[in-house]
Order: sequence, then C-alpha cells, then structure tokens
Amino acid sequence: MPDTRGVIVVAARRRFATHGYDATSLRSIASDAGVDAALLIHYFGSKEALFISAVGLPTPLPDLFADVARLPRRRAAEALVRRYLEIADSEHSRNTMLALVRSAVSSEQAAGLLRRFLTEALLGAIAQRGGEEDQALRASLIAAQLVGIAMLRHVLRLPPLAEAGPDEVVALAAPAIERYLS
Amino acid sequence: MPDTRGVIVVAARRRFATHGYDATSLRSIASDAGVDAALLIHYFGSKEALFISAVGLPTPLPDLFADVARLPRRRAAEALVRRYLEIADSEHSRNTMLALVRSAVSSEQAAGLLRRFLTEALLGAIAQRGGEEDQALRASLIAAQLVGIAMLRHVLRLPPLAEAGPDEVVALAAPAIERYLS
DNA sequence: GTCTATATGATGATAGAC
DNA sequence: GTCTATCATCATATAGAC
Repeated sequence: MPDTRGVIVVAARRRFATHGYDATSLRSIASDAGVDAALLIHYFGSKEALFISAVGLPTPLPDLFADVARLPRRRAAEALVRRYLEIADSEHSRNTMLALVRSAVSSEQAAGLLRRFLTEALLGAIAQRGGEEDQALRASLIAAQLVGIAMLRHVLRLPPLAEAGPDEVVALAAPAIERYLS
Repeated sequence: MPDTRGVIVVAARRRFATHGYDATSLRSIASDAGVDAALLIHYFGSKEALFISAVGLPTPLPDLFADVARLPRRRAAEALVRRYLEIADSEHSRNTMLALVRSAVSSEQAAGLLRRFLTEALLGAIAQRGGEEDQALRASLIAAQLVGIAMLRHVLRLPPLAEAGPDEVVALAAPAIERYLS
C-alpha cells in the first residue's frame, strides 16, 4: 500500500459527501479504504480532524470564482453557473462541496467551513465588482441560488433539476443571477 | 398534563428543526417535553413515525403557494418570496420547514417528504401558469433559490442574509425569480 | 505502521410494574 | 398512561501486541 493516508482521505471525503458528518462512521470509512478503523485515529487523532483533512485540503474551489470580478455582468453570471456545474463533474470538488453542504446542517464545525468559503470566495469576488451598498446581500442571494441548486440537484435529486443538462441550467439560471449583479 | 401527545410533537418538531433527524435523540425530545423517553415509543411506535407526526401534520405550508398561479408575473414573484419569509416568522411552519431541510440530507424518509412537498406545492402551482416546455425546470430553479435562502439564512446564518430585513430580501430576490416565470 | 482487544458511553426499542 | 429497568447495538477512542 503506497499511500495509506491518501487512500483514507479520499474514502472519507466520499463518505462524508454521500452521508454527511454524523451518519458517517469511522468504521465505514475504514472499510471503504480497506484498513482498520483504529488506523484513522492513529493518523488523524479524531473524527473531526479527519473531516477537516478531507474537506479542508487545497481544492480548485476557492479560485473558481476568482475572475468573476473581471468579466462583464452577463459573462460573469454565466461563468458562475457554468463553473459550479463543472465542479459537479469533478469527483474531488463535488465530494468536497457535498460533504460541506451535507455536514453543515448538523456540525457547527462544517457550517463554519462552508460559511467561510462562501464569504471569502464568492462574496469576496463579487464585492470586487460594483460598489453598491447592498452588494453583500446581492452576493448572498447568488450564493443561496447556487447552494440551493446543489441541494436540489445532488442531495434531494429533484427530477427536473437532477436530470437537466448543464446547458439548460445555465441558460435559465444565468439571466436570473445577472439581475443580482447590480 | 392536558395534552401530553401534543407537547411531545411540539418538542420533537423543535428538536428536529434545530438538530436534524440523526442528531436528535428520543431522550432529548423527552427531556424537552418533560416526559419519559419510553413514552414516545409508546405513543408513536418508532422515531421515524414520530418524525412523520411532527413534520407531516397539516400545516399552512402546502397552500402557501396556491394562488401564485393566479397572480401576474411580477406580483407572483413577490408573493413567493414574501410568503416564504412569513413562514420564517411562524414558529410552527419554520420548524416544519427547517426540520425537513436539516433532516433531508441524512434521512431518505425526510428527503422524500421534502421532495414531495416541493413537487406538489410549488411545481404544481407554477405549472398552472404558462405552459412552456421547460416550465418544470424553471420551477425547480425557483425552489432552489428559496431552499438556498432557507439554508443560508437559518441553517448557515450567513451574516448579510441572516440579518437582512424581509423587505430588503423581497426587493432583491423577487426580480430574479420573476425571470424564471416565463 | 498496522491490527486486536477493549473501555466507555449513547442510541432506539422492549417488557413489565404501578 | 406513565415510568423503571434493561437489552442489543452502535459509536469514538485508547492501550498495547506484533
């Protein structure tokens, strides 16, 4: 086994993404990774620390929205939606995102991570655009739209949204988000 | 104690709303209600059945979106957002909604309830409006926006959205949602 | 490094006294 | 109707053998 620690982290991220923090046991992660449950504690010290290592590691997530600030309004809105959908196609990023969303409802730790990511990455990027006074609230509503799509598409699997292709979603959601970009 | 069963249901709904299905123990509900944990099983048979009784009972939720079909586009969008915010002011409805959202990530049972509510109430009402082919997808995106607001405002408590007044949210969100109403 | 064995505690549910 | 006592199961985490 070359990289046991890495195998554990990947298995953990997948479990946390599909079952959330509470419903994921160290035993189930260990089973997926093909190692003993005691090893996880040996490597990471606690379940919480393993969670942080699994979802807090450097991912392409933070800089996904980086150049939103530079694009014209229409292009920026399209980019936001399309980039989110690209995340959903990358196993690593999707699992990170879903693990955060699924775990945030029951773990204050996870809620803090997701809150910080949304605040820094998205609100930060959008704040660099026009400087209206309600810009932070507008950015929050954009974040709400994207988080809601993640919830309905991947967690709830609501048929119309779960089965729609990326282009359909972009075509409909981008104009709505455009209205938030002052 | 006049209505023990009712006291239990209210305590359960509040616990499920604040902690989600998995993280809520029968003992904690019993403690809040001031009764013994064995009573909950005696009354409801199982934790799952108690959950159904707590969040599945008749609430003002289903008909909240009823007359959206009858209003002109601009008024309909405003009504959708404002009604959601009214729900958040009613302890009963807010707890029902939050219990569903918080529990849907880990309980397939709860996910089914929320999926059914969104499909029947919201998608149904919106389908009664214009008859475009992508109407169901448009309605899903509206649902995603509202669920996302609930997540960020009440679960994640993202500052800009959590602290904004109802009028501010309506003023910004309604025009965006209006774009989804063909 | 990896696993066995186990400590310690919380959970949902049951049986039965009053 | 309500509670006491208990069961079987699962959890995270620890100690220590190899």
